[in-house]
Amino acid sequence: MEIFGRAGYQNASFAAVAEAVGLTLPGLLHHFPRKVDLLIAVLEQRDTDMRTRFPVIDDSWLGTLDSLIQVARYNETVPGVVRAFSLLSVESLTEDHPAAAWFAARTEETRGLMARAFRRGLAEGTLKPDRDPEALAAEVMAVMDGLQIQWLRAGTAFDLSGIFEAYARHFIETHRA
Amino acid sequence: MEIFGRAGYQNASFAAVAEAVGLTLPGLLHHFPRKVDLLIAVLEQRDTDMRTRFPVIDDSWLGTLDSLIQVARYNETVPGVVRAFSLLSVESLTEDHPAAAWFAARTEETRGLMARAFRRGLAEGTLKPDRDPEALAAEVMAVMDGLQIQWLRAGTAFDLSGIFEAYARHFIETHRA
DNA sequence: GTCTATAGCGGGATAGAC
DNA sequence: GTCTATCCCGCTATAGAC
Repeated sequence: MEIFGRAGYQNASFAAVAEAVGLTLPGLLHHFPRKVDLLIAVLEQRDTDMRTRFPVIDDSWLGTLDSLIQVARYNETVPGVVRAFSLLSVESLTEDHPAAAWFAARTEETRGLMARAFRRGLAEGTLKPDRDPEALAAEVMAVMDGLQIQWLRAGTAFDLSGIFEAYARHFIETHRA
Repeated sequence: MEIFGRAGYQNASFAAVAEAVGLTLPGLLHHFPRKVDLLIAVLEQRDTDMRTRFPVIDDSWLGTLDSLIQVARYNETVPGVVRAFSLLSVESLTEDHPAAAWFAARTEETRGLMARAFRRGLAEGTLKPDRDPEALAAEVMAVMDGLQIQWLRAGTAFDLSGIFEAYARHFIETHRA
């Protein structure tokens, strides 16, 4: 995670990872036969970790936004992980990237869950019916991803969770029915 | 631009660029002594192009948002360019990336201009004083960047300009004093 | 201004000993 | 399960002819 966070996947040296964990390159290759196997393992690791830390217990749109605020706060404490995921996520847009399908599915799933929460809000009458639920989900995800990138670039001076929370509160205020 | 858009910078082969323009590698190196010189040239090219296409004629925050809607519409017509810039922008977060300073300065400048427009709105009384101008600027940029990434991943099914426009209109409605 | 030829490096992966 | 030694590849860049 640390190495991928510094260099991305393609530019990261597998040998550097081996050295970082106190192994030689063939030593690490014993556990991960190919470099791409390590990539997949890293992605799954973070995924499992996040699902454990932030299980979906509340599928209301208000609860979802509240969870995202918590996620933003947590992410501020693990810049290396955020860096790795932002890097890998965008890098997966390159041709024939081994994690392209993984990120496509992951994005789709997250957007789908959020859109469902917004649709439920519409059905329950808690959400104003002036915007498309899918578009709202895409917007919220975009804000989170985009702010993270700016935060990674600007450093600690950038108040990631503060800005996201202000956005989320305004979102709730102005979309609540 | 096309090659960088497919592979990013580090993973792109300079020789592939040479072949794409009908030259051998040393032939291209005659015009761009090092690979990084080509990168800088590509960045400057796009920058000049955008400044020509969308000159800052109106520094009101309403005019700025309107310009951004136009930018989103234009970007939809040049996916390869958007891909290249999204890729290079995030790739520049890696350690010792040659374009790190360029993107940092560029981001800073854009956010500064937008923040200034919002501050002017506050002074003129056209913008509600409930949010920090810098945070609003960061938010708008995040939406644009984040939506572009989702659009690049999802393909033509994703209505980039439509979603951004809906966001911008809601933004105007709910922030106008 | 473009080429052929080549240097020189670092990358991922394999063979096989221990 | 970890190592040394090695292979082979693709990459950027240089040298020097034309």
